[in-house]
Amino acid sequence: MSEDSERARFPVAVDIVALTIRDDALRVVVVNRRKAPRRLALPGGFVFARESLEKAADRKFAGETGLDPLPLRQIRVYSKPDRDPRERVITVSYLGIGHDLPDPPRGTAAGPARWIPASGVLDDSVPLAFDHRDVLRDAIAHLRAAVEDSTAAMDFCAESFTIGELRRVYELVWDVTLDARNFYRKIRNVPGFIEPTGTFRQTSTGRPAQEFRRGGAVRLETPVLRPAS
Amino acid sequence: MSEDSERARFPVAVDIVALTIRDDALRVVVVNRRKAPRRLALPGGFVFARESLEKAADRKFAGETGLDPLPLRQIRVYSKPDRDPRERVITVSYLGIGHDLPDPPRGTAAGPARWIPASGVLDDSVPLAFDHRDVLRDAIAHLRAAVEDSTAAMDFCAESFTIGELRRVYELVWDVTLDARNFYRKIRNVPGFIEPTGTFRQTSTGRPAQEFRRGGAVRLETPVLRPAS
DNA sequence: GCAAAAGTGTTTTGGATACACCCATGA
DNA sequence: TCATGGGTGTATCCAAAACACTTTTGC
Repeated sequence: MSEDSERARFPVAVDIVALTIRDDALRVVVVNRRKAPRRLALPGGFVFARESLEKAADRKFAGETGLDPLPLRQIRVYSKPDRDPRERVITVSYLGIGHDLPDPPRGTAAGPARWIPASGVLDDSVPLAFDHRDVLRDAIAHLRAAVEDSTAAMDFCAESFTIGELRRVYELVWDVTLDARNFYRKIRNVPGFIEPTGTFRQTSTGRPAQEFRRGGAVRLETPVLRPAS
Repeated sequence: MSEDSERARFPVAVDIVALTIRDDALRVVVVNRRKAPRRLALPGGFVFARESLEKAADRKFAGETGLDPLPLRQIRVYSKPDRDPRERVITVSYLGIGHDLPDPPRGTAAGPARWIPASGVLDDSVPLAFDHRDVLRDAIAHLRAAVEDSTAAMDFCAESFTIGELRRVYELVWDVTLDARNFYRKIRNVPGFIEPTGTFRQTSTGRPAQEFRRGGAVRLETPVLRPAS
């Protein structure tokens, strides 16, 4: 039997889990599908013949949300033959993280995109199309592990941020409360994680906070450990 | 523009990184390709129209190595348009782990399969076809992280094993040496990781070792931490 | 007896935790 | 003055690391 004899070709799609923190909540961008199933869905769509999956993800994210491009990282593949009832589709999910991203402009291809709390999707109070709830769940599980030993949490922050802001990121991603004082020291002692800008900023009330920017590290020598509980 | 207008279809393939420990080395199974490029390669091949990727991976692994089926877990997607010079292929990699797997039988479809040390591939002294060195590297990176907080290391062990054998798995996967005495206590204190069978076994010289089997845990509450160094 | 692996006991150390306390600001 | 978040000091706890030591086997 030739290597090619039973080879099949499949439509390949990308789904984008774009996360941000707005109004003190972890939010995901969703679009209103105008075709059946007429539900909220993650942005995504089919890959063109001559583009990479990353390109397709960038294109779909821009086209369906109207937002500026976001660095995307691959999460996993969904390939169950019946996951899209209309036709077999193989989908690769991508995760993007941004700092306090703005409301998507109206009038884009898939209808207005919106930032909705991730918690509402995870607890099923806001149903999404297809298996997009699972896709979001897997992406967030990936994120929860990633912030332990990478600088991913800072992707939620502005270029310049305070340690209190960074702490809030960890609290929202892990859904825990952290001791502010111990977090402060812990973070400052992770080699290469953050470096002070030398400036200070008034966050709300209280003493002005020192501002920091990303350090050189990408991988954290000393992981930031999520509480056991 | 319709959603379907530029939709393309792609050949989708699976590559299998099957690992075992033999002769005190971490080894990966490779096959001799009989078509160009005539190199050693990971087992793998194209997905059929009506089978899942997992099924395709099982089929290819069995067909090309002649070995018994192995539980496979998905690692990642390789989709660079030029990664196969002949044609664009989207490949999903799978990782399988087995205990001291036997030499593959001869005369299978892709020529004899062999277990070769993973180190030789990683340091480029044994070149593989396509980007299979990267695929192996990524799978091993995944494994190194996985053994920290999952029971994946025990997949390299027989149903019944000694703590010394399990320690050797960690040493080979991480390429470190561990203190046997501290490892012993550490492992015995991870809740649900292992449980004693009540039997003893003579491993080589020295005092007979207690035998253990898998405990109920899948996820380790207390991770087994890789040394910093 | 000797080497080698299994298993136990004990000390030290470094990081996580808990929390008292001071600092600097807005209201 | 008070509330609030920023930041420091410090005692406690616990697990990892280091290592001395005993046990049980093969040679």
